[in-house]
Amino acid sequence: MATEPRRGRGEPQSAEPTERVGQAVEHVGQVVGQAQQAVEHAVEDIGSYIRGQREAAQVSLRQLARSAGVSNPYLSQVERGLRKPSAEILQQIAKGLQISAEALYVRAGILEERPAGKVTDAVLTDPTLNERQKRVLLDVYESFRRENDLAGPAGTVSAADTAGAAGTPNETRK
Amino acid sequence: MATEPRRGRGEPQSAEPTERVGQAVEHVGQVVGQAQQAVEHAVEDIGSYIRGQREAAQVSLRQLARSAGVSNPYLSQVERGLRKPSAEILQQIAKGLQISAEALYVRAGILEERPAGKVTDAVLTDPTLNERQKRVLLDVYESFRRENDLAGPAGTVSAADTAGAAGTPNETRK
DNA sequence: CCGAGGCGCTAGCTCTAGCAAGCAGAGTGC
DNA sequence: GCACTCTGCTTGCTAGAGCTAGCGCCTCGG
Repeated sequence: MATEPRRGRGEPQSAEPTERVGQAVEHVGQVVGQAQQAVEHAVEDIGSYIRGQREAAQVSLRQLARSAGVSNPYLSQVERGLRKPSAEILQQIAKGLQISAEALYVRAGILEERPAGKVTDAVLTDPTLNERQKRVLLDVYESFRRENDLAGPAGTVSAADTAGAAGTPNETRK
Repeated sequence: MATEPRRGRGEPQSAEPTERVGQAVEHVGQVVGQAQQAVEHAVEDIGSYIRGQREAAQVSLRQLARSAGVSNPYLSQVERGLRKPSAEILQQIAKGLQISAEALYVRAGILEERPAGKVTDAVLTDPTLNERQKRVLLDVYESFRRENDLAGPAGTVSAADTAGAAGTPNETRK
């Protein structure tokens, strides 16, 4: 058992013989690899990101695995893009890294990035609204923003604002 | 094969023999069941919610499965709480239902729900809105929430939802 | 009656996420 | 030298997510 060379760190050594054969395979691999690349790219993102955050925090893989409550081999596989973690695992890793889970979700493609930010985000996750109401609210919000884009800077709006304020509140209370 | 009674609708019948044996098992089951209940409760939420939304949209399970791009047996299992869907599947179901994925994530426990005040805060601090617009938005938001309080739980909302949608957009566009 | 199409569900299968057990290598202290 | 601790990784396994094939039931039209 002890005499059997385990491939734990044998990877750089075995890479040399692979390169000799690899030149023939490489031609075929390029065709297949291109299709796969697009898929793997997103997965690599989250793994690289996690490793980056871990290294920035100067935490070993085992330490993070422990504090996150996931197995260290699995975390290693996730970081190297060999596995695709579920949202639950991402949540745990985020907890271990002391970062927001949302940041990991975005990179994993689970969540869309929200350029609009807080208002949209708050409305979409509000449990007291139904779906139609959310859509209506966000439509109103967006139309207001468009209105402000046309009106220009806030200085110009204040005049129109005063006139509007006289009319709209009454209308609302009817 | 054709003579073999399939348990497609045999479930209510097989429930009777289970009750005879169930009395002895039930005592042990209570101890175990309590711990499990908290876990299953969250899972039931997402399934019931999806079914609720589907029924509100008056769409059959198969139709939703097709438009969501998931298998209909699996969607059935998800709705009945027998399976726990991944974020990717939830995303697809949300697309099929034409609702936000965030709403499903929140109910599945993937995303944290925002406290009610968060929408109010977000609107008030939004730099792209003027004061009049903020007030209007918050008025609409509050009226939606009052509407939902009167209507009761989300399952009942569909009737009130239809009526609300007819009234509110017109009012906004004046 | 039949067949066709729809409904929601059962059963069995495949694949992979996530784990435990263990490896080799590096560093430290005796 | 040894033993110990740490590191990141390999290997093999199991549970369950998600699928396909097909069931029984219902409605409709010929």
